[in-house]
Amino acid sequence: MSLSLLRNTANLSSLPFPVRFISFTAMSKARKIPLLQTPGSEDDGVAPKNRVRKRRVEMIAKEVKIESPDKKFLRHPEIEDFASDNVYSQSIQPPANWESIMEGIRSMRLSEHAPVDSIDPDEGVTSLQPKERRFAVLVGSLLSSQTKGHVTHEANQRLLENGLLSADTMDRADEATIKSLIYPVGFYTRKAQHLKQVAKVCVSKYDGDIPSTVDDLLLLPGVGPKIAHLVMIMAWNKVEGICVDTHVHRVSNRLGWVSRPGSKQGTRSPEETRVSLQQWLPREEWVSINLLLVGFGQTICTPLRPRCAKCTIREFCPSAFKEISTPASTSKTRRPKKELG
DNA sequence: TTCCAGCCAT
DNA sequence: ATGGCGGGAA
Repeated sequence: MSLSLLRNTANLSSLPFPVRFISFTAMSKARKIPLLQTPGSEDDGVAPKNRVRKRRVEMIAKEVKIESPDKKFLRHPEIEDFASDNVYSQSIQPPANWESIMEGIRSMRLSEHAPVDSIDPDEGVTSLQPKERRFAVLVGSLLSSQTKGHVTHEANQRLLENGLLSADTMDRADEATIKSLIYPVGFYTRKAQHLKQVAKVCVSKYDGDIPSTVDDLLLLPGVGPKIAHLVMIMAWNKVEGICVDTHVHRVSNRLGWVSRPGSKQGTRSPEETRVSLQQWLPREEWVSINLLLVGFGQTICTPLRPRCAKCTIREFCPSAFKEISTPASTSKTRRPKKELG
């Protein structure tokens, strides 16, 4: 995955892999299954799941309703490949000039290299069998958060060299071994624990494969919304939602592209941003927007001191040259003194 | 020294 | 809602 994703974002056929679309209705159906199971049962190897996760799943289920205003789709749970039908974009008006803004960001991205551009989640694992490749993608995604691309890649290579890049072997591996192999990725202690637990679930419940729905991925320890959507795209070639990380969250808010339901306030979490974005952004852009905004957020629209002077879309940006406190960077220690005009 | 990222736990 | 995690950059 590289700049090729940036160049032709309007055309899915230009993506390096086939992309299938799944209806949200189908998602909501699949979503209910884990909820109906006895909470806390440990037969599946998943640790007694706490209410936080359940609440999250329920929240997402509620969001789906918002995204499915057209009732007729509720009767067609298996609809796929409706990329050209922007049925979910009808209720929410897209922000003004969003296409020009995207094009402007794309130009800036092509003229300046961003750290994210050197990351290739598939690197080194393309030769694996499908099942192992998917597991490797999941592991790589788990390792990648808060970690530089090359560090992640080297850690993944060490796991590969030691034959641990499959659910079966990872399940049997010593946790301390995993920990030493993935060092120094961020939070390696916890990630080693998570990897063992994830492998166990994959073996016991998915025959060594990885979960194939967002919901089931979310049930894995260490897997949140960002990683779940990333894995759906990279491992399963399915686009069920936008992969929203802190950069997408921050930039979307600065541009005024997202808001809390029934309000003009910005969103306060990446999950809110994801839902808000999905309500108007055409699905053709759901994959490409991540790479686009992450790189933009790394190089120009930075968390601290955004380089508005260098930004070619500042005339469209309601936050240009304002020392605003974005949702992503807001904290008790940094409050804007006063919104000075 | 402070801030940061994605998830988890309090 | 907020702090912790492990380390690197601002």
